[in-house]
Amino acid sequence: MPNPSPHLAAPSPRPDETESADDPGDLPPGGYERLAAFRHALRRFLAFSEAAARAEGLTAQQHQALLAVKAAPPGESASVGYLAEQLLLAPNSAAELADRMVRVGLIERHSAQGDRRRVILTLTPAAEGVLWRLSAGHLRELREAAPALEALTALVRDPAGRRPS
Amino acid sequence: MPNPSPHLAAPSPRPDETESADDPGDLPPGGYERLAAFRHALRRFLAFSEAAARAEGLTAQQHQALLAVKAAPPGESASVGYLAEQLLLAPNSAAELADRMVRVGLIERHSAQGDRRRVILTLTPAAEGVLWRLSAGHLRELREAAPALEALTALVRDPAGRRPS
DNA sequence: AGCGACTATATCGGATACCGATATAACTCA
DNA sequence: TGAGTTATATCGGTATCCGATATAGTCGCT
Repeated sequence: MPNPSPHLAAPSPRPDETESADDPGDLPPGGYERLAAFRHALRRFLAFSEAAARAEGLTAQQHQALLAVKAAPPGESASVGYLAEQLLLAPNSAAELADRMVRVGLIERHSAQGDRRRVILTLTPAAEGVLWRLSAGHLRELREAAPALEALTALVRDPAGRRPS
Repeated sequence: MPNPSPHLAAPSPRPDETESADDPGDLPPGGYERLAAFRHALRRFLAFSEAAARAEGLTAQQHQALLAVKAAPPGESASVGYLAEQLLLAPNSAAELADRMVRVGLIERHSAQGDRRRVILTLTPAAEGVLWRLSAGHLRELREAAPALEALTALVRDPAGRRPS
């Protein structure tokens, strides 16, 4: 939100416009705490990932990009547009990201045969090694952290679960 | 302040089945694809969350901050430092975040009685309403998306699961 | 073939939010 | 009381995002 003046709803309780009333009462018990715990776990995982990437000299986005390019389905080779889709970025942002990654030697651009507008991205050998190490580390970490994450997703989904005390 | 250096370098080359070498080859089959799918699902959830926050006139971080402050355990009232811990931010970044949120009327600062260095953050009535709506929407979304997330975490954790093709 | 509409990527300017370094205020304890 | 510590705030710099716009290449229609 670029404008520093959000349309904050008045504290006056608006009877439901949509299906959700402004009535603070029918959130499941501990709903806030569960959501907060879930988001905290997510942030912890993302912080682990970011730290691991930085330890290899990459940003988090560069790591994600390598992974997306590497895991592109065989039918669809990884173009800039594909990268944008996978990373949920605007196409121009994906182009900039690709640019920075080419600059540090992580990927190469190849114009696609058959459609020279498209630019196919491939990992350099260095990137292959980095991505392999990061992936191994992430699988290791997830093998440890996944149970907690699963428990939290289950807890956050279940409206009748016990309080997290 | 991301996590202190994780055990990134291979800790102990076990001749057993735990991989740890820099040798590309012993990632479980489909490892890259599973990690990519997992991260993509994560990004989709985060994108949902960001869109929901923006629809209420907040940034994603502001939403997270409201949630963290609201869900602070009763014993420990939400200070700027607490916010930094929960959001995994540097303390100065948390102070800046709090600043922006005060500026748009989402939170209020109160210096703690007993220790006037600490600044306790509380939600404004407007923020309570916004957070309630966002939380209801997130619980709704998670009730739908959680199974997929759980399946992906399980898949990413299990070294013997079948390929996702 | 020619031309306009469309698609894929790139460039530019501006904005946001982070961090490190540093400053200020308040507390602790000898 | 004064040194050292803790909690928050300020400042400057930077990274990366987006919107608008520019440039190429492709498709389709007559």
